[in-house]
Amino acid sequence: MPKRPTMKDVARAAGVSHMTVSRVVNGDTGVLPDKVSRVERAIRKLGYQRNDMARQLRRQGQTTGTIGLVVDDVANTFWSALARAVEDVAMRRGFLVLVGSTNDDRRREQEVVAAFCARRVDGLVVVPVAGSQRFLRTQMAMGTRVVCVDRPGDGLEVDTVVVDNRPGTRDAIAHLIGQGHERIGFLGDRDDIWTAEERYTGYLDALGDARIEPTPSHVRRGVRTAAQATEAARELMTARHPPTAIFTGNNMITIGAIAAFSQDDRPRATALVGFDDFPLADRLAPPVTVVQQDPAALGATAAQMLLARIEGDTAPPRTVVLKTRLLTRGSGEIPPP
Amino acid sequence: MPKRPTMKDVARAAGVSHMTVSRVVNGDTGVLPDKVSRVERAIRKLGYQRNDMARQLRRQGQTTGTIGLVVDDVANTFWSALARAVEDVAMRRGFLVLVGSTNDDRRREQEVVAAFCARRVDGLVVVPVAGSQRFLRTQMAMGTRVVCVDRPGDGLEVDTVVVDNRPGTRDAIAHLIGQGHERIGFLGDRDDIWTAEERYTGYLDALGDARIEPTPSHVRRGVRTAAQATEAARELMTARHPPTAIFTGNNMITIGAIAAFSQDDRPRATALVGFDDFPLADRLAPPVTVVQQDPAALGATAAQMLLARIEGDTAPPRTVVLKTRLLTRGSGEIPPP
DNA sequence: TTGAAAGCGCTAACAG
DNA sequence: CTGTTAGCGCTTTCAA
Repeated sequence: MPKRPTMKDVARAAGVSHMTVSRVVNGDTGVLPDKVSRVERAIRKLGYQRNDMARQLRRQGQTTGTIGLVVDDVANTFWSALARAVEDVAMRRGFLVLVGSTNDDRRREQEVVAAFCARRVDGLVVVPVAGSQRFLRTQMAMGTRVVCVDRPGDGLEVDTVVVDNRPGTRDAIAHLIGQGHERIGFLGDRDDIWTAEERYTGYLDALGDARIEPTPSHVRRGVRTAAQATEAARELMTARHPPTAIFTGNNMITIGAIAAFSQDDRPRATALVGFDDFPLADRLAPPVTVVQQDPAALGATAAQMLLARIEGDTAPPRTVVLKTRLLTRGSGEIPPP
Repeated sequence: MPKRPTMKDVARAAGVSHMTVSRVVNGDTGVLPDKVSRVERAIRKLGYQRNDMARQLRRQGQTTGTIGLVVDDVANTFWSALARAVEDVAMRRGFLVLVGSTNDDRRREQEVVAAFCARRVDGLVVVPVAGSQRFLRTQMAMGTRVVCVDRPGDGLEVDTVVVDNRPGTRDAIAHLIGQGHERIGFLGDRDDIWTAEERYTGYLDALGDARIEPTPSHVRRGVRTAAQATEAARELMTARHPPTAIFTGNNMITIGAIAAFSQDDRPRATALVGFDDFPLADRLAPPVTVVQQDPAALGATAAQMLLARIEGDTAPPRTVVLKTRLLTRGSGEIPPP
């Protein structure tokens, strides 16, 4: 393993002190042009590149120019769109992004956060896993800035960016009710996930508004994979009193449920509205009506808030609620039989 | 900004030397149990966490426990699946992953690589942008390991993981020809991107095998966005002598082309085969026949090779070619009129 | 304008 | 088993 040249090596090659090299490398004024060019030549010749690790060590209280992004699963389009937005905002401001997926597992979340903090990231954009984020407070107390995105952190007073899950879902369910549906199924994620709970509450809100008694057998919560969603949707639709419409609580569940629809050999009569837009939703037959949210806007907003904090913003924590939009495409406009 | 406690602070609180703290923190054997517990208590009390930046600085020649992943665009499902696989392999071995998107822009690639190397990443998994990767050689010469994935690096002798683009495409086109198609269109990415070139060559191979003269007007290369793909597909299909089948060179182009198909008011008679599988391809009408490749396998293989290098593997550079598979789903089995 | 000295937080290499 | 010393590569500070 070849040793990388240091400032000392450059200094020796250029016949100056390593301090002069430091000044040139950092673009300080007040170095004779003659020496500047000698140093620059030596840098090119040796292929010298400043060691940012060592740099940050000495420049304490300064930023390390790195932030951490902790999401559920970067492979999911929703989170990867969010990640890309965070990356773009960060890069534009000279920050690098460490990415970690948690699979909504608390242990892994703690491991990822600990590893990031050991590298002294300046801040974290976190999609909090269910459960307490108390351990994040320790890190925050030592100067790591934290912004929560998509869900608020439990027991955490920090900047937060979410969407209007509850009213968004309520409107979607109301839309179904407005078309005559009364038996509306609900497929949701694990109920300890904040967004899942909010959406379920929005579902109940809308039923309550219309004085419809909720039917427990029409509700499946804790759906974690597309396969489980397929299975759950099939169960609902083949029950004795099947719902005439189904609401699916996130993009993965929607996609899973769609598989059940096509496998079903009875004519498709069940209406479908899903939370989250997804690629090709408008190309399916029928096109899928969704509650659309903008993951890129979530990510960009969170990253901007985090960088503002890192750069000294000390205002009280804010919560930004982004709007969702009901995109009616067809699947949610199927009337009850 | 509160100061983080250091080993010295812990040492003072525990009444030992900071070396003893270091030994406890690193799980060294040979510290009296009594002192261990005193140190551990002090660590918990102060919320101490080792500064890995400082640690790596001293432990020279050792790893920094960080690798960089440089992809085209993490928001694309293909790259995000690859990223997730890299992350999983890295995390399992105690490595963190910095992620950067290049948008296939050379300048940005260089910026990202430089920033990663300044942080002294141990290695890079790179999806090389078109053009020379000469600048990577400089970094490699200083000990940064590099593995190329999806495309080989130009002028770079490094471990490489790719798929059999050319034969994969050749077989797909042969499949269309086998069903009687003779006028087959081709929609591809920028021709300076290796995979695009390989696939185009595979297309020509298959035509040559069948002694079909290529029709230049049936070929559109340099397609960079889904919208451009839609436009290009529409142009092909509305030309005077339209192709009876179209091959699309990546998932984004396939999705864009599908939009043109649905907008087309003539009955859909054009066959379609795309490179890359994508979510819901099997739910469209008709389901889309694709040349399937496994981005997670690409990422996992590349990450494993990189970590092996970091851990001392000095064997000559290898190139791994993963197999693609033609998934016949319907859209590629539409016969010519 | 330049350089020498000190030290960031940590670990390697000794000494006790 | 434990502590002391030195030094990683860099920047801060201060003197020349």
